[in-house]
Amino acid sequence: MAEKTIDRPLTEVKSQFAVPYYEISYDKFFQFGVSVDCVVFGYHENRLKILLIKRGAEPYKGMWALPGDLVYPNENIEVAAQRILRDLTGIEDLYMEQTKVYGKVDRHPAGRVITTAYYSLIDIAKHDPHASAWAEGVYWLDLAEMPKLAFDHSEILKDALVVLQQRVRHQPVGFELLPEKFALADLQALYEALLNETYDKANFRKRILSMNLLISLKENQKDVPHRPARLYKFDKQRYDELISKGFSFEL
Amino acid sequence: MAEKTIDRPLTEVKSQFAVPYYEISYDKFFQFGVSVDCVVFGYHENRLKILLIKRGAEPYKGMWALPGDLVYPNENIEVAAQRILRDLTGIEDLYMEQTKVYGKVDRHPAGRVITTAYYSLIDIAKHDPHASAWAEGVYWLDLAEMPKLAFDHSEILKDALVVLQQRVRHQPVGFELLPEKFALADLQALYEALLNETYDKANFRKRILSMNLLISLKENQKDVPHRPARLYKFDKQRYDELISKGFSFEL
DNA sequence: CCAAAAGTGTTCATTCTACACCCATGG
DNA sequence: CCATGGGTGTAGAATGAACACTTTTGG
Repeated sequence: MAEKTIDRPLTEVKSQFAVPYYEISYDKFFQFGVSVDCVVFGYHENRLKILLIKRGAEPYKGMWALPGDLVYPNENIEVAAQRILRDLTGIEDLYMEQTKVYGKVDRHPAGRVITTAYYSLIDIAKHDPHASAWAEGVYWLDLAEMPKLAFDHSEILKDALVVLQQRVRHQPVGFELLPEKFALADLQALYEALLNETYDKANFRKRILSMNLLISLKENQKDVPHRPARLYKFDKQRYDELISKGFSFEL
Repeated sequence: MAEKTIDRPLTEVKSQFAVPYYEISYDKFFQFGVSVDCVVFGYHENRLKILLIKRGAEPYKGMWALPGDLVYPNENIEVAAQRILRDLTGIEDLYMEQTKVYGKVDRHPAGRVITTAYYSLIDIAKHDPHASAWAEGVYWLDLAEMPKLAFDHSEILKDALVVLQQRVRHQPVGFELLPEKFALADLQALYEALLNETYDKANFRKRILSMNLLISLKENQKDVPHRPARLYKFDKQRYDELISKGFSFEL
C-alpha cells in the first residue's frame, strides 16, 4: 500500500456520471479506511490544554497522538467521534465540530486512511481525567509545550487551533471551556489565552454585557483575597433567539 | 450494503491505540469509497450561478447533481478535485477549498461512500461552457432557482454557500469571480449578490479603496451609455504583503 | 489601613452612515 | 440638454481605546 502520489490515476475508469452505475465493478474504489481524530481543547489556570494519548502500539509507539480511531463501515462519522471521546473520558454529548479532512496517500502506514478531524471544547474542572471513567494513558498537555505528534497530527492540531480561533470570534463557543458559573475576568482571561491578545478590562466588560448574552447570577465568588466578583452564566436561549433575528456575535 | 445507522458498532474490535496494529485484521475497516463533490460558483449578470451536471446514469438518473467522482486509491483528494473540474471545464489550477465531509451511512446507494465537498469560484465570462474543452451535460444554474439535487447534494450546496459567505467577508476570494479588470460597481454588485445585502455606493468604495488592495488601471469601461467607470485590478502581491504583517481583510 | 482585584465613568479619536451633490458620456 | 450611472464631500451618530477613578473584600 501507500504508493506514490500521482497527478492522474494510473487506471482508466469512466467517471461516476458518464457510465451507468452498476455495470462496472467499483470494488477497486472501495478500499479506503476512514478514521476520526479529535482535537480536544481544555482550559485550566489560564492555559490552553490539549487532550493527548500516549501510543501503546506501533506505528509511532510511545509517541503522543490525538485520540482517534477507525470508523466502522456501518457507523456514522459523528457517532464515531462521540464514541471515541466517550470511551476516553466517559462524557456523553460533547460539543464537537468538524475542522478538515486529511487524505494524503501516504499519511498512514497501514493503508489508505482518510481522517476527519473534529475539535471539541471541554471544561477541565468539570471533567477530571483522574476520575474512574477516564481511560488510561490520556493526558492534558499544555498547548505551549506541545511535542511532535504521531502521523500528521501536528498539522491537524495546528489547523484546528486556527479554526478554533476563527470560530471563537464569531460564535460564543468559548463558554464551553468555562464552568457554568464564571466571573467576567475569567471570560476575559480565556479569550486572551485563546487569541493571544490582551483587552482593556472596562471595554471588554462593556462589550460583552452590551450583547445581553449573560445572565447575572445573585451570587459572588468566595474565598478570594479581594473583592469577590459577580458570577454570570451564558444565556443560551437568548442567544438562539438573537441568532434567529439575524444577530451576529463578534468577538 | 447501507445498513442502518447505529450508535455503537455491532462488532467488537479493539480500538486503534489499545492494541498493536498488525495483530488483528483490519480488512473489514477498509471498505469505504471516498469521493469528491464540487460546488462551483460563478457570477454572471448580477446573479450567482452553480455548475451542475445532469445525471445520465442511475442512481438519480436525470436529476441535477454536483460534479463529483470517486477518488482513486492512490490519488490525493485535492488532486481528485482538480481532476474532476479539469475534465469538466478544461481549466487547470482552479481556486478550490474544502468545506466539509459528508459520511452518513446511507447517503449513497452503491455502498459506504464518504465525500469531501470542495467549493470553487470561477469567472464565467473567462470560461465559456460552450467552449470545446467543456464536457457535455454541464450547465450553469441560477442559485435562486435551484432544483432539488441528487444524493445529499442540496445539503452540500447549502453548507457551501454558508462557507462561501463566511470566507468572502474575511478573505478577498470574491475577486476570483470577476474578470481581471473590473469596475468598483461590479465588485459592489458581486458582494451584494453574494451576501444578500445592499451597500451605500460612496461608503463601499471608500472602504474598499482604503485597503489599498486595488490597482487603478489607466483604463475605463467602453461602450456604456453613461460616464465610463475606471477599471481596477486586484493587487495580489500587496495582499500577501499585508497579510504577513498581520492585516486582516474585513468585508 | 493596605493590597488586590472588581467594577464604573468620561474623554477623545476614529469609523460608519446617510445623503446631497457634481461629473462624464451616449443619444 | 437629458438620462444614466460614475464619483466625491460632509455632517452627525455610533463605536472604540485609553485611562482614571471608586468599591469591596481579606489580612
